[in-house]
Amino acid sequence: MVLSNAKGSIPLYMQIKELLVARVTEGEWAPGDIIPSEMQLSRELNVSQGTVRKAITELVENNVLVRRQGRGTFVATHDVDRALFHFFHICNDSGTKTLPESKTLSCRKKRASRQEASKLNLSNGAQVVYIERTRNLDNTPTIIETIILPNSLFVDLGKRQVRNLPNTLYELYETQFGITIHRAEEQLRAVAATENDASLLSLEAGTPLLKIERIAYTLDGTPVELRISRCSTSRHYYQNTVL
Amino acid sequence: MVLSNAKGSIPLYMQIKELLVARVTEGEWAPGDIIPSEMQLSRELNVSQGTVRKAITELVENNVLVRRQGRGTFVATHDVDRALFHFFHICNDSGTKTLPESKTLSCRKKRASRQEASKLNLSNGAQVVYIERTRNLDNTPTIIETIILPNSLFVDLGKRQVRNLPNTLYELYETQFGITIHRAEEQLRAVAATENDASLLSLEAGTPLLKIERIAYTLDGTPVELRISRCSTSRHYYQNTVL
DNA sequence: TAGTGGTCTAGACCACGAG
DNA sequence: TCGTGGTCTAGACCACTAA
Repeated sequence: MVLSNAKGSIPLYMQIKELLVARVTEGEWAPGDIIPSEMQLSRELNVSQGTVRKAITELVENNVLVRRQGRGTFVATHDVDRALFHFFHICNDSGTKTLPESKTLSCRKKRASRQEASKLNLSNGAQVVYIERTRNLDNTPTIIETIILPNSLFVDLGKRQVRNLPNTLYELYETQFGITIHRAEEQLRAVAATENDASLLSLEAGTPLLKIERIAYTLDGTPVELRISRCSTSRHYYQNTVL
Repeated sequence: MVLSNAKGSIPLYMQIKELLVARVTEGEWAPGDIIPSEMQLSRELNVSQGTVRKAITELVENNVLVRRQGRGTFVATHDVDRALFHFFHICNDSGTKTLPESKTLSCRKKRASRQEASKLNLSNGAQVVYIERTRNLDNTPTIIETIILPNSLFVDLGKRQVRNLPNTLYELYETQFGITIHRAEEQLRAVAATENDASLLSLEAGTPLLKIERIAYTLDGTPVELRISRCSTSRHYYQNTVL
């Protein structure tokens, strides 16, 4: 990678952003790693510290890097805080948010349906890992989740931990499979509980449930997880802040 | 306002942010107005241009200001784009988002219920403007909306435009009442359609609807609008991006 | 052409964390 | 005490807009 500061070229700090992102996505720097200091990078790239700083600042805003004063700059990780504040949106009626306990019902391989394959950008009939679980909030089963993962990226996930999955899956993806979730798109709908939903959540069939269909992407834009949640909203709600 | 750069004090650029925000909230600069150039501000405040720049940059990220290269920096306004990209989340199944047409059913004064008053931070029994409307997407009624506004802030809203409200209300609030919505908190639940909902949306009572309860705030954190929407999600969904 | 924001540099000093 | 990021300055030149 050569930086160019010619007249019509892309600004240096953007080129540096690309370069830093590349080093993260290609695994040269893994989540939790410290990256070189701003001075080291500026010397290496022959730019001023301020230019490196601007690039890093934007990557911090994108949740790619984390700065710690006095220590250095690190590649962001999926800790519990990030799960709770960015990737989990269900509150109870008093407004408190806690990570639910999860109970895995099944975890097996199957062939992706047409829709699943298209949403995950897989070829028709590709193998996927198919996980079903329920999640408890305030000690009552509140969410039923179906998680679909490309088997090619999550080899042997099924074999290794059939019913012993942690409940912060993104941490698992990161540490065990080197896959970092960076962004997700969610589609929310109201649906009626099926008989099966009803028995799992101990409520009546036909009860309105909040259905959340999430597609999660890595930093380079590859879809890597399809997750469908059905939530009882009798004592909880989905919280979203609009800016 | 005096800026201080003493040892333990708050960074200059943050003090400048506060100062600029104050000038906006107090109406010295109104939405759409151009603010003084970075150089003018830096001279006025006896700081370098870079420090003013940093303050402005963060306010641009907060959607308070807008920069236009070669022209200047402006106070952000509620145009259609902002309504669509920030404050409206309903897509149709093919993923396209358009502002719905609205039909106002009623617009009257009443006393706030206990809950309404508490959510809008009003005293018990305060007067509110109460608006009911339906909104069409793709030419079919899809959303039923109830909007509750403190009468003290929106005096004579009822009288002036009973059934002639524009469908981008936030623009109206801004231009007619000097109230700029800056942030909103939404709570989403799945509920069953009432008989009334059902007849307005031409579907069956009991059909699951997505209920969105939004409280909208001004820049200084005052809640100024409570809006409850019930949406049919048979051909539409609520879209949210998770970062 | 004048004035604005956008990029980039070089260097100063402060605040924090670790050894 | 040293190295890190955090703040602040001063000044250069570029890109864009409007008159």
